[in-house]
Amino acid sequence: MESIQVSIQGGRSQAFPKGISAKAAIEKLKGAVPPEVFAVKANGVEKDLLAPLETDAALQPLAFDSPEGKEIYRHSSTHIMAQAVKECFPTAQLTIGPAIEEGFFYDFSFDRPFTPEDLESIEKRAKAIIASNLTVTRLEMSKSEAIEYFRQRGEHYKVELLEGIPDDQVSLYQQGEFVDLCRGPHVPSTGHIKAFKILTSAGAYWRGDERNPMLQRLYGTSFPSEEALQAHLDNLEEIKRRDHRKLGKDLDLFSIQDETGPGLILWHPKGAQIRLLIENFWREQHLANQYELVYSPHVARLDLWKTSGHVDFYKENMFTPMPVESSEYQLKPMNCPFHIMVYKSHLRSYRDLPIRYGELGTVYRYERSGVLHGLMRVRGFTQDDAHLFCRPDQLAEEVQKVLKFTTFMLGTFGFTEFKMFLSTRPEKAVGTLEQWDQATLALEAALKDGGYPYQEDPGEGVFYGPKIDVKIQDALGRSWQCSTIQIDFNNPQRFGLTYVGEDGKTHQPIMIHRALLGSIERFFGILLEHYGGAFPAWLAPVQVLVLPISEKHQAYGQQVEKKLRGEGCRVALDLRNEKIGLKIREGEKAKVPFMIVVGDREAEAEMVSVRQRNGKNLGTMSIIDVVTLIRDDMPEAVRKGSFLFE
RNA sequence: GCUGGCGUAGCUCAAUCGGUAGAGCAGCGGUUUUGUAAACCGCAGGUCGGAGGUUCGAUUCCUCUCGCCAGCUCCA
Repeated sequence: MESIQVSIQGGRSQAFPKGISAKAAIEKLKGAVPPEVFAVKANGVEKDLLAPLETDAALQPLAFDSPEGKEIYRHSSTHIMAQAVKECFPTAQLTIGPAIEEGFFYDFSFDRPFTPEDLESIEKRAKAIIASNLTVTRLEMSKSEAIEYFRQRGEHYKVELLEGIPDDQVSLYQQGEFVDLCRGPHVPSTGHIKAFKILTSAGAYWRGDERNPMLQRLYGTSFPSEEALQAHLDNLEEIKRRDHRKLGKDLDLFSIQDETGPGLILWHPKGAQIRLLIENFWREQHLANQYELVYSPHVARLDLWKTSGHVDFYKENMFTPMPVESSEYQLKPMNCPFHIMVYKSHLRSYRDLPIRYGELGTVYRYERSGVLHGLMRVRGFTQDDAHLFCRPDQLAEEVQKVLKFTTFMLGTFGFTEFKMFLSTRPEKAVGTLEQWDQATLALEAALKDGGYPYQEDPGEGVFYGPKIDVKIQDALGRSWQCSTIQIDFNNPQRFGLTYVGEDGKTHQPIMIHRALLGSIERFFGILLEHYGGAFPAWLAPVQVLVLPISEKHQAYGQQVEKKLRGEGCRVALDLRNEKIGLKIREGEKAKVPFMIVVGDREAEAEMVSVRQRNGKNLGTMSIIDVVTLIRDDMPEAVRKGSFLFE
């Protein structure tokens, strides 16, 4: 019999008869398969434990702790859910059911939405399937056999899927009576799923296309232990608690009201104070880094948007134009044309470049009603926008500076984990291939020179040029896209932008669109959730709350308040006739970083007692000590006022 | 935009199987003069999201509409 060489994770290899299962090989090599292992990678390819090995193989056992293992685990879980649904509701048809980031879903074609009671019975059934520890077996058959098989079972979506598969041979997985078309691999038996939960149901379109029938999607998740599942559920609760819409209301930061219109934000005084601090810091930094700040109007002639191409390429996101006298005006969806017009306002020399125009520019975009979401997705928002006009030889350096600026800005706000994405030429694109190559290379060079790890997103660029997107990770590990750096060779051409070169001839500048925070609204929402409303002192709308113990101490409290205010602190004074316990409770709920209690002892010594947010008593100190306390809490760049990072 | 759920006082939530609604907190008035997460008493507060319909009578049932939530799709 032919033999093959098999090893585990770089260990010594041993000869086995060809066709031995991965499981048997591991048992021979290591004595037993560890209980947490449910699949393997053989020469980098994921396989079932029982898969026969046909060639020499380096095995890597897979458990839940690896990304591949997690996916297999969740994928097997969704099969169990599908089996439970078929058993509870035999008329439901199977469609697709993949693993996702935190769990899995399965879409069913069913004549009505699943109710919460349905979910309960499905979950119960799924748990019974797990308890009975059904063996999961792989079946292979020809495509035509499989089509016939599913047609007989009335699984029309599976038939449609099969018809789209190019291979002649397909695999199916069976557990008990349940069979599903699936590439695999899977756990060897249903009992490997230790903790299983169905979370929600929702509608979803077949193949994600809104013209297709609506399916019923069930979301669920699974973990190797009840504790891990509970931790995940706790995390979901925490996310709910930190929801910026809830915190925004609780802390009285902003509101969105029916009468005003959906997707339009009203910034209340405290929210506005935080926004002002963000904006002030932003402006300071931009001036320090040789940006020039401009302002532009909120509407412009429709013709401007025709020139820019927005009428052709962006119409579905624009508000309807309004007639004004004999022409039409358009509420602005972008800031770029205005900055371009500033550039165009006079002749430019190669010596003037790069030119960097920055603006906190408010734009209005028509978003379909179903996509609006608190501050994260709105119809009117302020971009921290800038447009850089540069020569081709300056492109890479400018991009790199922007990248540095980005990580510096986001870092100051407390975000230190970044993921960068390089998006390349989409199918629908303007510009020559040379231009795309040159620009993409410049972006790549900037990423590499800066030592930023990145992923490529092929075909995800904007129609006018490639881009780099930066995603940040918040305190709960979720990622958010804020920054974007886009190269544009379309607009300089459309608007006929030029500069006079060293050679005396006219040349076309390259334009970079960039936003560091993305939109102030979204960034504010992310910050709010990141800190759970407990902003660091430099951003807190009220930094210190002065709490006199009784009426007797009001005068001293007022003195303390005045002095702190004089030192530039944002301070509030609670003169209400209430007990100190209540005032502290309310200060805590408002998440004020420092509270000062003043009574007889403090008034006499001309000192203050300081209590930090969340109860830590910092003891008695002088008023100036409090000022230092707040100042020490600020990031270096904020304390310095301006910060040149070059 | 689509599917499903929801909309009751400033906030969080009850109740009415069709007979015009109630609590806590917040607010206001008073008592209390207070030492690190809720003192006590009282008062006031609602066209039950909006429009139309059915009915003797609608917050409740029906239709439409606006908005919110989850998801799909899209995105700063």
